[in-house]
Amino acid sequence: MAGVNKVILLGNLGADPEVKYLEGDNVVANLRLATTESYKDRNGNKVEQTEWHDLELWGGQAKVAEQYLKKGMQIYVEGKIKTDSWQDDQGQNRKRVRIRVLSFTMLGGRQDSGSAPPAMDQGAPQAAASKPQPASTPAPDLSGDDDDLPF
Amino acid sequence: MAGVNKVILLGNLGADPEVKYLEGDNVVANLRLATTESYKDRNGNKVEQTEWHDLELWGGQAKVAEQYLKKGMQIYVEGKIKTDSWQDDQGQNRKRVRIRVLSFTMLGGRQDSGSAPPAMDQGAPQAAASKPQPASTPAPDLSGDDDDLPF
Amino acid sequence: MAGVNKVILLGNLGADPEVKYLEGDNVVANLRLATTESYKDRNGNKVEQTEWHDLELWGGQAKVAEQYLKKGMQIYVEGKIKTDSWQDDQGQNRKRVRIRVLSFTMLGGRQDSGSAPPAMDQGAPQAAASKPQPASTPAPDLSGDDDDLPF
Amino acid sequence: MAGVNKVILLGNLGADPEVKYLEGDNVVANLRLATTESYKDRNGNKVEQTEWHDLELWGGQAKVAEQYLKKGMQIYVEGKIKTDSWQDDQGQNRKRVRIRVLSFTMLGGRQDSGSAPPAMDQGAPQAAASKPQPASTPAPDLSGDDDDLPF
DNA sequence: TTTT
DNA sequence: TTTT
Repeated sequence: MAGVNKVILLGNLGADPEVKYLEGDNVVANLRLATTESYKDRNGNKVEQTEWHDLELWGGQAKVAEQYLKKGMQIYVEGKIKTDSWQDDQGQNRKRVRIRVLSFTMLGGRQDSGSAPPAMDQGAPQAAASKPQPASTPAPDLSGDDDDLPF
Repeated sequence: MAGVNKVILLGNLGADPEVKYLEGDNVVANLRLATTESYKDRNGNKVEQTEWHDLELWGGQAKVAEQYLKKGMQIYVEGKIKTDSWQDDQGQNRKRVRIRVLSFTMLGGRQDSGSAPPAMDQGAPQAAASKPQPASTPAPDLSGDDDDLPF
Repeated sequence: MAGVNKVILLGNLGADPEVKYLEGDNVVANLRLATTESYKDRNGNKVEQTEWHDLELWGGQAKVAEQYLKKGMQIYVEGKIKTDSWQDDQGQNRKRVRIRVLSFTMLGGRQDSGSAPPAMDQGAPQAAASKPQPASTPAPDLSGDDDDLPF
Repeated sequence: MAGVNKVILLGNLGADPEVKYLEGDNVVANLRLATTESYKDRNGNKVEQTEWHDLELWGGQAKVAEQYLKKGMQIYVEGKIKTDSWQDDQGQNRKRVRIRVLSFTMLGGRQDSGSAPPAMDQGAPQAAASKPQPASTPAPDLSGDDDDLPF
């Protein structure tokens, strides 16, 4: 009943988005996001530790990602953990964990640009999942087909 | 631009919800929520500290709150900080901070009940703001008028 | 640089904690946590979806978990995503995702009890990772060995 | 008991930090942070809404803020809501809400620079409250006096 | 004004 | 008072 499954990430993209257009007008984008933390070990040496996350975006969000996100960019992400399970060739149970992105925001102003798309000023920097909540994570002009999400 | 303003609270209600039905079929519920933390001070004495939060819910959520939430209950809340500003009688600038609730969940199973409403088992315990995101914070059978929110 | 990797979960334990005492006075507890969301599909039928999470707690937290957490209990958890990678027998790259718990709180008052430990009233319900931040996630009387965490 | 009071903000600083050195070697920094959301109203017009937050940082964090944060910078913040209450001259109850910052991160790479301090690459961009949790929100070389916080 |  |  009534659980909470929430992930908040802030990091840098390890590659450009991989976007697939599926049957039924669906779109999915996959991203690799690195979150790095650094701390001092007991000897006072600085240690960096990077965690890589597999992100999955659907519908209109996937399209925004395809259009604006690039390798190296810093983004803020909210989503939830999703585990896919299957059996591999040897009949072994396998699973794979992904972050299903519910909203994301590009950070840092002009860290990439060059050809800063005017469309970005019209809402693209912040994208929210289907049926945007008017007052919280408003989405741009996206008429995503998110209702068709196969989750 | 593209900011994040997110609040996560888990605590107990200090009173029953106060609900107002407004013109235009709008409903608002106000809640008082206590979040308590306890720690040991430098003398090893346990100290409890309670913070009181003013919560505000609109539309279908307000109705769910009115129906199910009671003084003493423990709830989990997601929302955002909202500040109202005005001038008082002396022309002084005043402001008041509220948490605009975007979703909440009742916790702890049967901590109140007595007449545990069957509806509760059918989705009421978790309520989300207007236009529920299908895969994240699904709302019950609420046809809220959240589009009319005057925020 | 300077990333964020944060997980917030609220759900029920699928089993009692599995606790291992390691060399060097270290303790680790593993938990299975279910977060369930329910929504209506496009036909209006209610669908429930449960995600299972592997939680990992270390040191004093593991001990608190061992002592107080039981199958079925509802808990709130904050932590971060951690991926372990290794090669399996066939030389295949494998990985496994866990949630490294940084703090947790037991919910719901007396939903289990039976032999409600008096100690629970003295701080155990809320446990934080090593070196508790005095004002935020205060831990009980735990002198955990968290400094020895092999992360 | 055992509550959660958590705030996550991502926005831009409206001014340079205001830092005060107090007796007993304490330091406090106050920041004004703007979080902006934009959405389309029912007529399809884009609306921007900015919320201003009063942030409060103590000890080593305040010093990091003083040294590195500047008006206009984009930062990510975690903290908690704190309300101060008092009586004003007319004997009226007044209160003021602040965000007590527990950790923050500077965003966006080189949005200020000019004299990008080398120290920034050595840990300053991410600062955590007293007694840093080794694996989660590691702090720089700060030996803050956070134990003396009057919270 | 809640809860433990 | 920030940012886009």
